[in-house]
Amino acid sequence: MLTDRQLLILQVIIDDFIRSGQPVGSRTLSKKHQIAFSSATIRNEMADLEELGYIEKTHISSGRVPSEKGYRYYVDHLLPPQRLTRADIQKIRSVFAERIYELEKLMQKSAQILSELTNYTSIALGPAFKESKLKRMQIVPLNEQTAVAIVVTDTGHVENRVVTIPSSMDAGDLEKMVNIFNERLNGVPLIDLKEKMETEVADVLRRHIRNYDSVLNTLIETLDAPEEEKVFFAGKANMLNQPEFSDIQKVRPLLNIIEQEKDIYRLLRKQNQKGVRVSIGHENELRGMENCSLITATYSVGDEPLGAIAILGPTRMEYSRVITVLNRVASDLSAALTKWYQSQ
Amino acid sequence: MLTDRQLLILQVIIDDFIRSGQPVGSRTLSKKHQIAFSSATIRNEMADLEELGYIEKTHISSGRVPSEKGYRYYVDHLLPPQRLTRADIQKIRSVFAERIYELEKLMQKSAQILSELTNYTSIALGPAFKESKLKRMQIVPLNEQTAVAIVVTDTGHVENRVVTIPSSMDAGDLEKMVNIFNERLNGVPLIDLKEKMETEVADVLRRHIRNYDSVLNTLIETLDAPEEEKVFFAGKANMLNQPEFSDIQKVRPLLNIIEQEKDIYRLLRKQNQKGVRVSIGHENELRGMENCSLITATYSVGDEPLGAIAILGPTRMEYSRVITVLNRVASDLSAALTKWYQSQ
DNA sequence: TGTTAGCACTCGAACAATTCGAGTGCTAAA
DNA sequence: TTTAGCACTCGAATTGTTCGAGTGCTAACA
Repeated sequence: MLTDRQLLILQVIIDDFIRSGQPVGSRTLSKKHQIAFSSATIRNEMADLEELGYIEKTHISSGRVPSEKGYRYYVDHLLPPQRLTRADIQKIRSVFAERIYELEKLMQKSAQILSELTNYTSIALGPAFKESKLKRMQIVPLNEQTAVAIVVTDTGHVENRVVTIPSSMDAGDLEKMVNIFNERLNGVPLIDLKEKMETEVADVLRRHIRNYDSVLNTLIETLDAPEEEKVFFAGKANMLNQPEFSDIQKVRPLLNIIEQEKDIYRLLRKQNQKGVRVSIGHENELRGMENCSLITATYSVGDEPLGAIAILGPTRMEYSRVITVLNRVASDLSAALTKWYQSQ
Repeated sequence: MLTDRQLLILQVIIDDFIRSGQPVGSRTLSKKHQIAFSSATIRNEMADLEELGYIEKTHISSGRVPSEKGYRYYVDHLLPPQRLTRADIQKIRSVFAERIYELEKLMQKSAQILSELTNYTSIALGPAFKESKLKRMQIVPLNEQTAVAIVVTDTGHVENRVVTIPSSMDAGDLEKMVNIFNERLNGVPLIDLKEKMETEVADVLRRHIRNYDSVLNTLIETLDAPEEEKVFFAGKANMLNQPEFSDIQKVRPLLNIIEQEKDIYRLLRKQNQKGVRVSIGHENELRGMENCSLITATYSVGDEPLGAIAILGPTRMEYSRVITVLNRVASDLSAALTKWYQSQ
């Protein structure tokens, strides 16, 4: 177990390193006003902290740098309290003050404010598409063979897909089919859509429409695999501001991950326990993120976490500020969404 | 006017520099098999070329590097012929071989193949939204105050927007209104939609529906300013592979432009004369692109250019190959789209 | 008159040597 | 237990040196 003095030293080392990016030496440390003992004492303590794995040297006679274990301890136990300025709070609030029309715009704006307030790269994940319920389905024929199938959810989200129509089916049939869908499937969560279509609707269709099955199958297929929901990024280029990424070789894998979007998407989608979570360095599973920390927070409507927002930065990240900002945005976002869903 | 020998030397210098990225000296040049004279002669010629502004020195005793004027001349008059390999042609063809369902996927794939074949950053702009015609309009009420307005175009593109509904209007009115729209506005180009709505439809609406005007205005407004069409990027991180951008300071403004998307969008939208266009270095208006060249090509349906595809790279770009690839992709894309539009 | 060989000169890149400062660990005294 | 002092280490910055690839210029040559 660490002594109080060791904790103090660890905290000051990490705080200083986060601020400066430079290895912290015993003399620098002893000059801090929070620290009352000599550099020699500090050296002894630092030697112990190093042996315990909380800090490291970059080379034999260098100052100390936090290890991942050190950051982990810091994040779990030593975070200095942080308050947002009035201006920050105001900025965040203004994002959510306007009337919401489109969920996607809102998520984009959330990402923007996050990267603006932190100077890191931010990511926002929209509410899982499958959570929402069917409000209306519509099929608009384009020509003899193709039509656009449109699904409107109760959240106002519109999903559409071009589908092929068998030649044996005419416009009348199509209309009948859509009517049956809308009668029977209103309010069904999209996630259950496939099942309901196969069980409840198939029978009715069979009675009214010839050749219903090939279209039905196409529809079921396309609707069951909705486009991956969108991930919204902001401040991608902020990554380049970090001195630890001043070397192109080190940014490239990172930018590749970010450009891909898919991996990040999956990573965030997994995040569904409430609250803030911090992944430091190698705790991240994705290769290329060894020098990064990812901080995620979920937002919810009522009690149910719907999606996540996140900040990606170097392991030497301003954890305290980021977590505070993230919490604030998440809770404002949750509030805005809750209000919005209630009005639906 | 340049002599034949000067042209030859200029071409060889640029070819070599594009390949190697290193300043080209007289001795290196004299060893090339295309060149039959001594390094001293070449030095004299190079001095002339430099005086004329086609090449530059990086420092007083260095080899020569093409100037923007040099690149311009090269692109206009000296491009070495370039043929695509069978494999390349095959790759391009395979992108357009599949049945097209969604325009956006197609554009995304076009961008991908471009960046894959060139190792530069590529950009694809979808057909201008306003070109297409109204196929069907639909309004789906979400609750008392809001509804989703959906517009389907003849190209299968779906545009949607959440709109507010005045409380005095009920579901029946809404339906009537939509019916009137669909009767009267079918086939109207979206660009004319606003006008037609105000002239042709307003009268009819007035006779049938109370309070039609506030909704109508909202609709007109939202539909008249459709979301900016999407720009598709691919290979953003390829920028980092270029040695001229190995310095973070030089990439940052560039990545910022790319991240913004808006400026690039405008730039490409302006491009509506047929064929390939090359902008070299300072010919680009955007700040941050001084070290870049942008090569754009338009694709068309029938005779009308609809959109553009482009490659963004360093001024030291493989112009010949890029232009060839771009031409090929543009023409295959045009063919695919033409076929597709005809089937609509 | 155009071409080329030769030569002195320039400059950047690469490398080694040097210095400087911030850091360390250890020891002995307070 | 703390701290002053000291020898030692190492990276970063600075300086000097060498090397090679380049240039421009001049004079001789075809």
